[in-house]
Amino acid sequence: MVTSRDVARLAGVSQPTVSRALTDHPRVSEATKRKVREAARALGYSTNAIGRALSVGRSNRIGLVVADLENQFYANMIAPLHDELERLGHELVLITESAASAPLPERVAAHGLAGVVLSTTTVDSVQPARLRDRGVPFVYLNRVAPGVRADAVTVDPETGVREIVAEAVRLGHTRIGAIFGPRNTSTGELREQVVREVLDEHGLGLAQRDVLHGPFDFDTGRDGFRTLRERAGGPTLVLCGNDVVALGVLNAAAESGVPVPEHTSVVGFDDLPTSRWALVRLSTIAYDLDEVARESARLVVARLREPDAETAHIVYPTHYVARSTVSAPRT
Amino acid sequence: MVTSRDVARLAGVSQPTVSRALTDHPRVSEATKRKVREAARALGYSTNAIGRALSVGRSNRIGLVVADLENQFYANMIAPLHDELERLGHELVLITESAASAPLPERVAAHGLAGVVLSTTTVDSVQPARLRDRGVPFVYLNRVAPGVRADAVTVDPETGVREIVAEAVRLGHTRIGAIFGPRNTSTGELREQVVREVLDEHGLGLAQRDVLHGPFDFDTGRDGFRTLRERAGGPTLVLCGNDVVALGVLNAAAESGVPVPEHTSVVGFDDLPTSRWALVRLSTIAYDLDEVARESARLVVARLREPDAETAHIVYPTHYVARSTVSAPRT
DNA sequence: GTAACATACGTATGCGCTTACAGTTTCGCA
DNA sequence: TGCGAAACTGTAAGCGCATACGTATGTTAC
Repeated sequence: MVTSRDVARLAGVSQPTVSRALTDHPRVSEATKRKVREAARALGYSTNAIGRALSVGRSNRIGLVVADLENQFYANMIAPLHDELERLGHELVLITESAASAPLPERVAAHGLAGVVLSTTTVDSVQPARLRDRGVPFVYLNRVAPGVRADAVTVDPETGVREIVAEAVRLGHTRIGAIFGPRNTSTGELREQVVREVLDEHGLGLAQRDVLHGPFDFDTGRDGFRTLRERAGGPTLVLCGNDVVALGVLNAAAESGVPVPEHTSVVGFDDLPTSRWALVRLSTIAYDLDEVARESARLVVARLREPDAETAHIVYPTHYVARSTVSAPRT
Repeated sequence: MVTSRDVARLAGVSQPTVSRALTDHPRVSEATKRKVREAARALGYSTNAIGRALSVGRSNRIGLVVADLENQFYANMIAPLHDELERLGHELVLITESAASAPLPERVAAHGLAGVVLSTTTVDSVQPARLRDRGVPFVYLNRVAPGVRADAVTVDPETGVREIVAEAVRLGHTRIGAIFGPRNTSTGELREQVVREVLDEHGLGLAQRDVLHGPFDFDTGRDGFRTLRERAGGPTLVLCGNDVVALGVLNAAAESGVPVPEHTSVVGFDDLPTSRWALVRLSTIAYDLDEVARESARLVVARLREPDAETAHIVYPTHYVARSTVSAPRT
């Protein structure tokens, strides 16, 4: 392994000078910097992240806490998040949050992480409080937990929901159903609340039998569709907690030979790339998913630099994208 | 931050004893171990990965080099790979390989990685040789590069290809086309070679105009389908380099209103979860993708422990899965 | 009762880096 | 010509941990 000492020897300077030269310290002469850089290149040296991390007291690694890597939604978050972190000179470490694993703050410490992006917090989770108590910088991605203030990036469902509900009313839907996300997530809770409010404004309601809840995954949608259908044929339009759930619904419908949208209209939330496929063409509530992920990366990194700055809560707008899964109700 | 020294003070022992006790060193008495563990728990201590890494000379972090995180194929690799690594006590760090970024070995050193999983090597890549020269343990995942021996996990296309070709012949296809992967990847090259051989055995060939090459991504399939179609209506059956390409083909067909399989049959390779969707039902050549990913994790970790052990090349079998995208040719 | 040894723990050291501080050189200016 | 300040660079120390080595205590055998 090539160390800064090797570079120092070749360049004819001391080891600390190498360190300073390579970090572009202002009090090192240009001539020396050039010499050092050249020696470093000749030896194929690059500074050892571990040594640096130990010395400065923290690494440049950010953890992304996800519940389920298989989930398409998270898969689509990872790419932009990773890119943005890399652009900012940081690394991405994946952390899955399973019941079996050690408490998060311990794992963060053990992994030597500088900060964390929380994408899976439930409202009743103790994780945020623990992280705060341990002084670990973190941001909420797409969710928040009450009680513990921290930087957050979320999405405001209202505009999008307003648009689709107006459209549904225009088309003549009166029996609207929903498969909402978990009640103990802010995302699930907020979307449900907004949907109920907006429907109410139009004099519509959600019948008990036409409402389900479940995790934001494929199976929730698949099983949900079947369950709804058993109840008096099901609603004529189903609002889903997110696109992954909606994709589950769409596939269950295809399996049972139920035509979408002729028999049942389906609406998602997130506008994943898959939803735009010609085979799918899911009508959904869209927002800039990439940008949301990138923004969360920027927030953690900013937080690292200024631990005591005012917390930011950035909210992205949504809009309804009409594709091929919504039409007038069956008669 | 709680350090081993703090734990030592509380437990009334020296710092090294804490280190030994927590790593379950045999030459520490049970009584002391218990005392130390208790103190550690009381303080919420967990050993600092950075300190350990610097001390032992390497981290427990494995890099996964991917070309394109957006690609569904890689997304499906990440989950099992991550799980297996975690089970083995290691972390996953994502590394994207872009032309712009620094040479891989430098980045590996800079990130302090213990080993690397290469999933993107082209046959003409210099990366493997460089990694070998630097002494960085690595494994090939799903590909290999000639000239540089290393542990590898790959897939043998032959059985699967034999099955689908036999099926195609049985159904009466005579004009078969293909959208192969890049020529400079072992995966692309091997699959193409096997397809050509097996077709040859059946007295069939691939007409020049019905063969395309391109990266293993969605656009290759989408654009490829359009291109093939312009050439005298295109083949009656298209073999795709992988499922992602096939999904591109399927969507292009849907866009152009071309019925699959009535007008054109489509075959993929990989059997991604998406291919099993009722909306898709892609006929494809399948293998145990999860297990392949997991095996590569096991191989790197094993390599870490025994750097000089004989290299292993594990090959997984394939088989054809008939779903809804293959039928008799149009007349 | 002592030699020989095993057991359990402490001391010292170093991994590669950053950074506070001290030292040396150079330069400007009186 | 000399002196203070500025501009560089070197020296020393320490980040948290693991580990080679040394030491004290207990154990066994005779």
